[in-house]
Amino acid sequence: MTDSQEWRHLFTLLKLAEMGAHKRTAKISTEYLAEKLVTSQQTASRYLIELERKGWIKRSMTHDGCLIKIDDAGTGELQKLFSNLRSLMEAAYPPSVTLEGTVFTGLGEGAYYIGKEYYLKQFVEKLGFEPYPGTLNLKLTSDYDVKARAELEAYPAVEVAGFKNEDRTFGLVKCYPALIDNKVKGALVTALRSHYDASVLEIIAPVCLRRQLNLKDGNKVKIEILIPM
Amino acid sequence: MTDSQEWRHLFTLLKLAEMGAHKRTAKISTEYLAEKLVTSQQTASRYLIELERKGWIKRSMTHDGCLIKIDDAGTGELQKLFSNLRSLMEAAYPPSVTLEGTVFTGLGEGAYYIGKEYYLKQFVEKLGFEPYPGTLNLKLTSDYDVKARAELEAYPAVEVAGFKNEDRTFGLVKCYPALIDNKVKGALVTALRSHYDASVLEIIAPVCLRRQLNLKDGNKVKIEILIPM
DNA sequence: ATTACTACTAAACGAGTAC
DNA sequence: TGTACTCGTTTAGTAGTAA
Repeated sequence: MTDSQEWRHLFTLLKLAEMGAHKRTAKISTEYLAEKLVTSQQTASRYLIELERKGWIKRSMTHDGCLIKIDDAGTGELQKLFSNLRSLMEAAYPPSVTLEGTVFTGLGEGAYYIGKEYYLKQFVEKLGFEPYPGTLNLKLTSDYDVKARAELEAYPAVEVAGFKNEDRTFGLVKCYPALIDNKVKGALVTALRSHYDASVLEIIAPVCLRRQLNLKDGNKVKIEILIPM
Repeated sequence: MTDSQEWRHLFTLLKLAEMGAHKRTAKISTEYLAEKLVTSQQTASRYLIELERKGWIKRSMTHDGCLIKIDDAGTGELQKLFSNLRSLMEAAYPPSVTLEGTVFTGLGEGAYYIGKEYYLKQFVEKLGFEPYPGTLNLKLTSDYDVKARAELEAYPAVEVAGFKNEDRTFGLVKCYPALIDNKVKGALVTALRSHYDASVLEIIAPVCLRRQLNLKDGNKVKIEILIPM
């Protein structure tokens, strides 16, 4: 993760790029750079030394200034920032939505539904994992979470088709891949039938979440829903 | 110009955007933000206060965390950074090339050429100004400047077509719009005929540069050539 | 002209803590 | 839980200056 040191370096790199140092070797004095950075000549000098140490730029000194070229590593950093910004700015949806809920024990019907062969096959295909036979039930506590959950309906989801057997019809299931407690990959599944209201989440994962995360009724759990672009 | 204060704010904004706060109101605790910024909870709190003061974000406090939405001003800043980066990363050429040379008195032939009606009309049309009838001659001093000048040949230029009159032929003139001494807009014109070698620049501008910039022979002048994308 | 060191000043940070 | 204040500590920034 980018720390505060890196920010300054990244911005210095950006200014150097604005002076053309990413396309060609440019003659840039510390005084001139300082002006662009709104800082002192000494600070600009220090930044350049730091950037050189990091391998982000190459320098060669001449009698009247130094020649600077942004190195591949530096260009890579700028590219990374650019890609990051692009995906943020061009995306229609936020990259993720985090919900928080309290663990409670359900009626065990989740297990019944997700165990159905036709659903199961699709979970493996579309989510990339075979769910542990049981759902983790979470009760949303705050207004914020209920609202945020409602917003999700408008976001793209992984759709698991419904089916019909001799007895009855099984509906479409919308899944939202998610990171549970910042640790386990799983998915939020829309209530298979509306046993629960809008303030309840059902989570599936390749493992037993209660065991894996050592959860008991009443514990709070964070669900970070990752929205595809 | 972005100062060091703004860098941190811009990066904080970026992190908030990564949490979806540019698309929706997101619940983000100062503790969580601090983690993403690799800093302390107190610092994250301070940043949020500063961002709010700037009008870059809107906040509303709840009993368990605060709801954050990046405001239009904030989104605008991110957009600005993004556009800036995009034009840098996607451009084939550096945005500008700065040359430095020493003023000297030429043979006065520049005035003769640029005064030609056919050229003059094109200067006005293509450069957007009627040049003062005379060129400022600059002698490039360092190796770097001579090399940089040579690179220019490969970059896009404003082309002023040549012509023929009863006496002789007047060749094509390549012009590079430029900022002279960070103050006056003008253009570098390729030696109309090669009186001078590669280490000489001829500059035109809507005003008399010698007078406007109070230049005398031997003075050093900076020419920032602005390369179109 | 430059760059960049040393020594000092200013600012940012974060521990403790109140709310 | 949360946020954000005070205040001592750490870090970044700059003036002066040598090379």
